[in-house]
Amino acid sequence: MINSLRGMNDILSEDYERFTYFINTATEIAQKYGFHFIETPLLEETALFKRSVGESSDIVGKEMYQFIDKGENDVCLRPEGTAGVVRAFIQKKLDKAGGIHRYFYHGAMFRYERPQKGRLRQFHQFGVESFGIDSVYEDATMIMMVSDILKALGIGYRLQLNSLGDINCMPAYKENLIDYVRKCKDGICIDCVRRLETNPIRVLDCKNGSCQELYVDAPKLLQNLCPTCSNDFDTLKKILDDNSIDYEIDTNLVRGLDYYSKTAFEFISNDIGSQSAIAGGGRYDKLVEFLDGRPTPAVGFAIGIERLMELIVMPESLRNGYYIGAMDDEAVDLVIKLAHAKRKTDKTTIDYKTKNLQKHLKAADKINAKYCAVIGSNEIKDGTIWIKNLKEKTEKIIELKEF
RNA sequence: GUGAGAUUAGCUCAGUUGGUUAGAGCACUGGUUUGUGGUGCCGGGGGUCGCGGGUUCGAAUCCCGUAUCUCACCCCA
Repeated sequence: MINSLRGMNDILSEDYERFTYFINTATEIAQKYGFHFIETPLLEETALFKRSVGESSDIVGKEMYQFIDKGENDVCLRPEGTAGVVRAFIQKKLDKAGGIHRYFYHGAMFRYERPQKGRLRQFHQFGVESFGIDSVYEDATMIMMVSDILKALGIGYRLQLNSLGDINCMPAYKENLIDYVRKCKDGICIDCVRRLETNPIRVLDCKNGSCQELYVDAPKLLQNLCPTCSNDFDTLKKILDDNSIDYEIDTNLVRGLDYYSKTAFEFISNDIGSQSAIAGGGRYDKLVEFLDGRPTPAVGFAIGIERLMELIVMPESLRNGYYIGAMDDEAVDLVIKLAHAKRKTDKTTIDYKTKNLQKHLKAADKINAKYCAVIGSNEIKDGTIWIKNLKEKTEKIIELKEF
């Protein structure tokens, strides 16, 4: 027997119900916010991700499904969605067109990681990207949209917020931090030694207690923002306050992708195990020009669909459609004909086997049909059909032509 | 990539110190003699016990390898 690859799941039955329920809910909300659907390829040039996500990140460094195709191109399955959307935005020359462009997407992403709950090698994200607005109001709008989606699905969350600064304040802060950490280098863990080289900000996020003790007096990002970033962050907090969106400031929140600046946020849940982030996003004002486009401010987020599916409680499914069955062999031909006509307007399920009434009622109940319609010898003789409303428990016999 | 635990019927799980044809509930299916479901009664099918080796007279049970899942590290959605 051939099984699916590690970390790659089939989605069917109840999982698929929840999956589409999420997509439909999120799509509806994104459209209400004025966003348009965009589909980009699953396969892209490897260079796209190296330049956008960053070579120092784990995603690019060790988690990409990368290979050389038959035309000798270095390609990989997308590990995240933003880079492809930005590439499309530039390729379609929308950066030069100016104005505001808002997109949402959903689809499979691929990361070669060790799977566990809420972490798969092929997983799905729903994401949103907004181009052309540098106002922090758009950042707030992103957060409101995620919040609306989660609320619509009945999912509780905690929102963590940080500012990563911009080109004016981040580099200087990073140097300060590196200097500070170097001074206590003898006491830090080997992971932090590595982080110092690859992604220094991440040391603040270290879960090692002894490291954290050393970092207590380390310079804090939020206290070293330039006036612009600092004002924007204050404005963002005020907008969220005004709109009753609760948040926590987490000065150690560092997004794993290199392209983020200023606003960074993460929605987390306590109910899905150690992979607690259900949505994450932020501003990436430099990415468009970094990928050879005209400088364009941008902000976006992505939601991890499989992680959310752990939390989604489906609304009670209502009785719907018809079940049609025959109690005599001679009625089967009639039943399939009736079903064919009925399907023009209603969901209709039929059973090709003749059964007694009790079996038909049980079968109709099981598939959650609203009506159970049955033809037996009496009905054949009279040219009628017997129908029971399974919800109201009412029944009637009508002429076949009225069915 | 590192470490730990798990894997028995479609699903959730029992299975005693290694000992006959490996069990239960749910699900599926047939009957209950053609007429009332979601909560009746009686019956039935379905497992090379994840896979491959080894120890043994004998392995679901012990040992080794391997795959997958789960948890932790790492990282992230």
